[in-house]
Amino acid sequence: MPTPTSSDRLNMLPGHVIRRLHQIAVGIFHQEVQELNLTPVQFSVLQAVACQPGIDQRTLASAVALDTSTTAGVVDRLEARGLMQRQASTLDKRVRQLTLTSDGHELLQLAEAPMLRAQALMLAPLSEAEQTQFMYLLRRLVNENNGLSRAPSEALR
Amino acid sequence: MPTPTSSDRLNMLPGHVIRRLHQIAVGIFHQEVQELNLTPVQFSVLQAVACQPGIDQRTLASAVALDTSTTAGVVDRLEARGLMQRQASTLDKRVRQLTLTSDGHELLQLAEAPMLRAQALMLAPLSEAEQTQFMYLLRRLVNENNGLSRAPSEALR
DNA sequence: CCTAATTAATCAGTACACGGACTATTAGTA
DNA sequence: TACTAATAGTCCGTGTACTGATTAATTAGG
Repeated sequence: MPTPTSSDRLNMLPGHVIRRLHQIAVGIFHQEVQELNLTPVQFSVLQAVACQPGIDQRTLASAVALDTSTTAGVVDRLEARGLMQRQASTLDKRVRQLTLTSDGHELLQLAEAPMLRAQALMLAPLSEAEQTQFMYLLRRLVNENNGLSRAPSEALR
Repeated sequence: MPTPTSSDRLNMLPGHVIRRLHQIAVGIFHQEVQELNLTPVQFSVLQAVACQPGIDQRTLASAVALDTSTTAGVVDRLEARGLMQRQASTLDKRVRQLTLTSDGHELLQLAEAPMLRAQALMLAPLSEAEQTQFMYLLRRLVNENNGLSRAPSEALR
């Protein structure tokens, strides 16, 4: 019986394996969506703003489960690329309302198909029944541990 | 029937939910290990070097599944804190061999218990049978998608 | 109505996480 | 033995991801 290597030991730890899977998920996303030059988080933000035009950054942050400062950075980059706009709200001068430009809408639409391919690839090693089971357990872990995250997601009203 | 919110839509995507779980895992780790001022990745690196003293950075990188440049940064910080040492190999002057200092060994030992508590907390929402099932599916996804990661882990000899 | 608490956003600082370029060294080959 | 290919490590640039502090605007309490 061989002695366990450091890798063996790390593979017993949920945290380590979860980090690995996240890493892989990002890699697959980039592989499928690369020509559009979009990251997974940028896609999520575009999607969320498309769903709720005029959304403020704080609400956006909790919708995609990001810190507000991280969100600011993501929005900066999307705005610099002309995919998104910040407009000062007239009702509350603290708030900057977000909308997609036509370029943003177009890119989001182009990204849809490769993004879905990436999602399918991530789970491809499992049978259909296993995929369902995995997603069920995954969602339960996220929902029931939500409060322990440093950027908890709030259910949107 | 209510229209799906952007959150609902994101929660259907494996990549998004995996990112959330990773986020939560890091949060729980910090919560349990905070007084030792160690990140999950720093713990993994300490652990791996403790298992294989004299390991070079390249082998270390693949053991913990990190990019070599990321590994360099992590080692920099651990070295600066006096937990770890780089020594130029006499056989191959390109190689820097890594070992833990006594402080490093001590901290690693202190981290063991809170780290295990963190791992248990992450899976706590699931029953024991479900935890086993989840870890099984998780490991299969990681192993069978390993090549698609941007920092694939190699089995150590 | 004015002060105090709250809130939206930003900024600085730290730490992963990657690709790509570069240097120094080693190993393989003609 | 020169020349070339491969390798270990570093550095630069970009992009998450968080904490904690700060600023400006709004709301709530007295």
